[in-house]
Amino acid sequence: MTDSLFKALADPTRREVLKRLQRGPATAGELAEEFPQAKATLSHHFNVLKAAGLVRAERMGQHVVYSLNTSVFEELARMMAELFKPERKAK
Amino acid sequence: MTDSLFKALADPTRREVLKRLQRGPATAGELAEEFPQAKATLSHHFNVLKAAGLVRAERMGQHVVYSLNTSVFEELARMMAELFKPERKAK
DNA sequence: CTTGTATTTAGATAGTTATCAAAATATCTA
DNA sequence: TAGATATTTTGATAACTATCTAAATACAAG
Repeated sequence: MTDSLFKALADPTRREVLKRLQRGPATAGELAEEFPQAKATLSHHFNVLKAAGLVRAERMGQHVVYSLNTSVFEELARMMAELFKPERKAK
Repeated sequence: MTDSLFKALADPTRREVLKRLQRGPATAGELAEEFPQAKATLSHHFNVLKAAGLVRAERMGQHVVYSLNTSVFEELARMMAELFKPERKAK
């Protein structure tokens, strides 16, 4: 889980998708139009983001609406904190 | 720069190295002994971490001492905040 | 300057990832 | 059901990454 999160964030296109979704949900097609890559490529990125728990997908008729899964951000913050802050052990 | 940071964090071995360095600086050899990979492989990881600004290297005689570059963590926190908090212009 | 230790670099390879075009699937509307 | 639109899956490929061994470099002590 930790790994899939960091891996998902490692790609700049996926980070841009996340930033775009901050402004609200969007369909796969709408998102695809805002990026230079092919729709199939974006679909792959959506999958990675979904597997990492960063976005959720909901089908609305012919469309699939993607939105941020904000509840994961807390966990991400926790992970970052554990990576970078704990001075548990003596130095 | 953003990209090299996220890429550096995407590998679990490198995250472990960072966690190890939280307990204090260590030489390349000391670090290499704590990981199953070959020394050359670890050296590669050190380079990636160094390029991302996450660690610093200082030669001490025959040894090279690696330590966390804590000043980058602030920037990382800022980046995470920008990625995940509602739209606002760079601060 | 040679020898021993520490570390990095070079060269090679296997596994992973981003990408695209084409085919397949899902859903709506007529 | 047939046709149109939206999205995903498949199959292929090029680029990238982690990994190793072996060779090269850096330094200290004789």
